[in-house]
Amino acid sequence: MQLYQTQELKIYNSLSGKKEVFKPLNEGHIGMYVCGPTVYSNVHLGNCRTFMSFDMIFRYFKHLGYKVRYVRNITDAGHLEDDAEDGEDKIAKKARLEQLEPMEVVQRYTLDFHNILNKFNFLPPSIEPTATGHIVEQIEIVKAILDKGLAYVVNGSVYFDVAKFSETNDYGKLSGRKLEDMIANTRELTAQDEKKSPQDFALWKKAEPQHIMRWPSPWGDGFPGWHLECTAMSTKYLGETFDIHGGGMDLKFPHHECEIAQAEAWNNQTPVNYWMHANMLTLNGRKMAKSTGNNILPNEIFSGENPFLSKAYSPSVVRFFMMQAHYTSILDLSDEALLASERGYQRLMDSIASLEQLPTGDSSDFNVAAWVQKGYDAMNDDFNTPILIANLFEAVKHINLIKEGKETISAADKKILSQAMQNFVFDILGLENQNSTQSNSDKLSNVVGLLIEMRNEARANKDFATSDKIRDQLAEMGIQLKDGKDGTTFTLS
RNA sequence: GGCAUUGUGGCCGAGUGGCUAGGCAGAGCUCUGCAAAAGCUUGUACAGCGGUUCGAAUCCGCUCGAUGCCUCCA
Repeated sequence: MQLYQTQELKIYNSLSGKKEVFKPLNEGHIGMYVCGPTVYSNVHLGNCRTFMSFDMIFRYFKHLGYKVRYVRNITDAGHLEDDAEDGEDKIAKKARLEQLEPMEVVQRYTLDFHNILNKFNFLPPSIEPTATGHIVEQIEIVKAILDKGLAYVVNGSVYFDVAKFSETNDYGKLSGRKLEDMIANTRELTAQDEKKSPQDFALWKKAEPQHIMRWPSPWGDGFPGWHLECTAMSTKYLGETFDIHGGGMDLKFPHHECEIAQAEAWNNQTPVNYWMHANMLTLNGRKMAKSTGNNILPNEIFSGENPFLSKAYSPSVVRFFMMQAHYTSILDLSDEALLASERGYQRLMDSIASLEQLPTGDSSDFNVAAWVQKGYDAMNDDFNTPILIANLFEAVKHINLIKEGKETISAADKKILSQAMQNFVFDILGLENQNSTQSNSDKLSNVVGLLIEMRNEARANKDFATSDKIRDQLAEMGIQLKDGKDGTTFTLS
């Protein structure tokens, strides 16, 4: 008996705009695809929030007993910087600027991405495919769509014919846009355009001679269009129709809309049952974006080296902060909000730490079974982690009362409570009970600094019994004091 | 300009047609040598204006504001 058989999960489906009861295509199995990062610069905190939301979702599915194939791609082919005639590949541009091979850039930022995600305690996806590893598959899709007459070749590039597609399919159903409105509101294009219509999008782009990233194709040397890789990789690993496709809200249009169009044109069936969009992390009320410079890098938050922050925050505190907001809500990052989260996180962790030594009694003043189900109810309601956390604090209150002898808990309930805390806090939310090593070593320096000061005061008062006691006992603990001309320092042995 | 989302107490952030989360901060009390921690008590918030309703912060309309997308973007 798996948990998913008793817990009814509802998911907000962007396609219908409603919460729907989740039913996978194959019972007990879930196929989930999430659009990953373009690896041309360091992953920023906003990127992390989206991936963290899906990490939490992945964790909950696994906890419920589902077998999940979670595919999250790495976009390493690069895409057009702008629509101008000298359109240059993002990755190629960065490579030129840094005098690196494009694949060197890809490698550097892929490593950075993985490194940061590890610090945040992410579970690795089942498959992490790259766009450049699936050029052949993408070319095959372009061919198939051309054969159906839903794309056209112009000067070595292939474009998807949105108008033609709209005759038989609903282009715009995900983002709530109407093609006629889009045509009516088309911006003036300054550059000459090969496309029949501004709504059309590239399936394959011709590579100019100076373009470094290029592959041979039936239409000449070029590179795949931005939207195509996800269709190629999701179909290859999850099938023509699969359960869940996720990504950031900003990808809803045009990226995901185009993915739907391509896949429907290619396979005559809708590719995804549940579309999920994680909302943006803002900084000072504005979207974090690499392009505008309004962003914080994860390492800046771990070190506190950012003008917006008063101090360093551990990855787990940041994770807790993010989990306190629902994944579909915009979340604004501020130092004040992080401080509040840090205090709350610490209270939660202190309570969990005291759980082991909690005295047990004959009965429980606290309905543990009902409390556990409330936690599941929160998660089952479209992964409502803020409600789950509120419920966790309900338990914190009881744990503290039991600790003070004002309430009792039975041994059996204590075991259930302990296991549920483990499940909710560590397995599902993905938090870790660790103060950052940085802040611990800071605390240690402060503590030893205080002792050094006291010892100096004692020495000044010729109270050598005290001063020697401080020195010798610290030495026993492996902390060696060193008196020098400029004061006392210490080393750890 | 178009499409979408959104507007909750000092701050962050849930939620529901009537029983009004949670965290942080604040106030009072208990405990304590003093603190801290912990516990208890406390805050009648839902942008504005209309409408529907016995009743709306929750539904509808309008106004104002914010954000995202419409060009690469998590």
